[in-house]
Amino acid sequence: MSKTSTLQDVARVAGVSTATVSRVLSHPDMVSEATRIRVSNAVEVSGYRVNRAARNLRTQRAHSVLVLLPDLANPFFSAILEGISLNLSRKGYSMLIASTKQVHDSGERLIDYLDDARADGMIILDGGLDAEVISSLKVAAHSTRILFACEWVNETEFPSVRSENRRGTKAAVRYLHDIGHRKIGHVTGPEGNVLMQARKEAFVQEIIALGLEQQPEWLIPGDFSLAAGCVAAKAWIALENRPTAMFCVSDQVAMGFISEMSRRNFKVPEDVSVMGFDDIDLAEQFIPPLTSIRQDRLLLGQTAATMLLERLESPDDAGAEHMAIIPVSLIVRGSTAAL
Amino acid sequence: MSKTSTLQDVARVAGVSTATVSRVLSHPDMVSEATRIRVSNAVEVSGYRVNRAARNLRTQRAHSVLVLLPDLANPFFSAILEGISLNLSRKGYSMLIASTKQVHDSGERLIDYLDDARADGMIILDGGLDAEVISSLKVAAHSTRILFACEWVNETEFPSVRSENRRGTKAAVRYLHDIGHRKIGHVTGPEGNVLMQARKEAFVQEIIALGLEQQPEWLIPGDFSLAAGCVAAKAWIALENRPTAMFCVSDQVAMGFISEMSRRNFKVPEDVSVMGFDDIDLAEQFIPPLTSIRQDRLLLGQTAATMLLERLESPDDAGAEHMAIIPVSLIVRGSTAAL
DNA sequence: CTGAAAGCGCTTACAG
DNA sequence: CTGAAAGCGCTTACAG
Repeated sequence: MSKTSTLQDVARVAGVSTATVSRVLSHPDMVSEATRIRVSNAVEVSGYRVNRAARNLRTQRAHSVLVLLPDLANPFFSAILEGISLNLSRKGYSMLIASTKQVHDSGERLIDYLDDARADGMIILDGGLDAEVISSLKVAAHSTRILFACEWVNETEFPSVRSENRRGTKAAVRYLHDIGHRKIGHVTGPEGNVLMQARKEAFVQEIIALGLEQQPEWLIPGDFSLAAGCVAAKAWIALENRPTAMFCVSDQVAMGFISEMSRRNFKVPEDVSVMGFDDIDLAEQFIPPLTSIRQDRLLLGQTAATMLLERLESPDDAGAEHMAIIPVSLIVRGSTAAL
Repeated sequence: MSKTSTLQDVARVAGVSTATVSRVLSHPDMVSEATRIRVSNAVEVSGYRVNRAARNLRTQRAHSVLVLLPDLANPFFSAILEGISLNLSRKGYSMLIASTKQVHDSGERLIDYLDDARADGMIILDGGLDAEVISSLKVAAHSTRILFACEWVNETEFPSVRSENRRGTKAAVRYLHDIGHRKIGHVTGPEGNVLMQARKEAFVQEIIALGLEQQPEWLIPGDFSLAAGCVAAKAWIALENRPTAMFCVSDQVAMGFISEMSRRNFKVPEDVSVMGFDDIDLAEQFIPPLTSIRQDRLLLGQTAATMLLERLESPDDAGAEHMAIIPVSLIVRGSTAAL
């Protein structure tokens, strides 16, 4: 028991060649039933486990996928990871995790994960990679091995999976309009982020489409953090002409916003309706419960994994999906009220 | 550029044997300076990257560690993962992630990660594993390859890293006592969980040590979820003789508790002081900001990674640390008030 | 200090 | 249907 048995050991026990044992394990239909049974028993009694390093070397596949996060400590990603992991493990793949920050700080290069055969492909959840890093990923040999999920990179050909950011944003604005709001503001995300960009554009388009009042100072700059929400709340308070409803680029921002409002003795939704985007777990439990646009993060993760594996397994399939869009839905709760 | 170059290629360019190239990469001091420089240049120009599968097969090491979570979607673990990943990558190890639920559902066996050479060791963040799984992990060959972090398993010899659960709990009770509370309740965690057990015991001990009133119904059963906090709040409301302060087993529970109180028009901390445990990111932004016991999750993760690698690299070192305890600290915020 | 050679444990054409 | 043999790309005693 001190050492795992090898194919050799199993072959000896079963009285066949290692080739046959390997076939029983990987291509059972190539083997006669009698042999299959005998070998299976031998595998059983010897407690044989395939050695992945050997298989990987021989097959030239790592049987694992790297997931790159901007920041491991961000809880937004956990459900996405769950979805990715689920569909990877169904196909016998392992999930490696790294964060952009750490890869960068350690002086590693992202592309090394592919080049040194640690991973067959990667799912990138960070749209904010350096142009330099992006271009290193563009090398032809890698183009089918990389997929962006949730975020993406403009002006590149990488396939991606994302939520309906625009439709969700427009649904948010329309909902606020429908319940009577005519002065609607927006706390935006970090400058240059593709999500913030998509949502901001869709926001402005819908405001125009509905013929609502526009004020430059109603677009309050922020990022995706709680702190940004607090700062935005102070900005709202300082306004002469205040919006009656604020659409925040994320739930975290909305929570920060509401939190600061409460500290300053303003009431949500009485003094201002506030809504977020994402519908993170805590949104429902927040005080007041947060109206939000729900992203199906589990499905997004599952879709990303499945798409990447399909591309890895048939790299030449020109018909492979290049983009998947995951539906979002409006979740109405207590942080917004009719005017 | 279509194919990564191998040691062979580099050796040809540098005019040396593959053995020498390998030495320059792994044991540079075994090689003359002239050769080292020549080989390094060859490595450079050929863009050589070591093939991990080959190295792993040859060295009989996976150079990766599996981190097992109870549930990928639980944000509590993200900072711990960050710490683990940080110290693993510093030593050239990759981090694999799996969740107990998925491993179980997929019919995989946890031990396979070790047996099939996918990982050299594992860090387990789930103290609630089946007895059957635990015993499969106890096989002598694996005892130095497994480490529990955050949670642990009673009556086993596995090394572990954990926070000061008892000291933190006692500090919480003492603080509530110091600001004037004499009737203190506790929302406990899931039955059988080691953390909930440790905290509950310490809670009762400190209540006794301070000579405070004890009522069985002031120990309100829960788990670690928001929902449990809501249920506990209803239980508190239903009490004839209500505690003036509640110590909750986690921040999530405390937030659920406060959330439900607010819905029922009770005020925190005016009607009851509430505190949590963990000090998750959101604690500070909650309304009211949550008094809590801070766990240093980053340090906990880093310590876990470092301890495991030490044990992996010197399996016979009887003097290796078997347990590490990470300090906690009391963070006072607005959800508790003097009586 | 350096090289020739063996071998880690698999998988897969190839031949029978 | 099955086996002998080559080889994936490394590392490391061993010999010089």
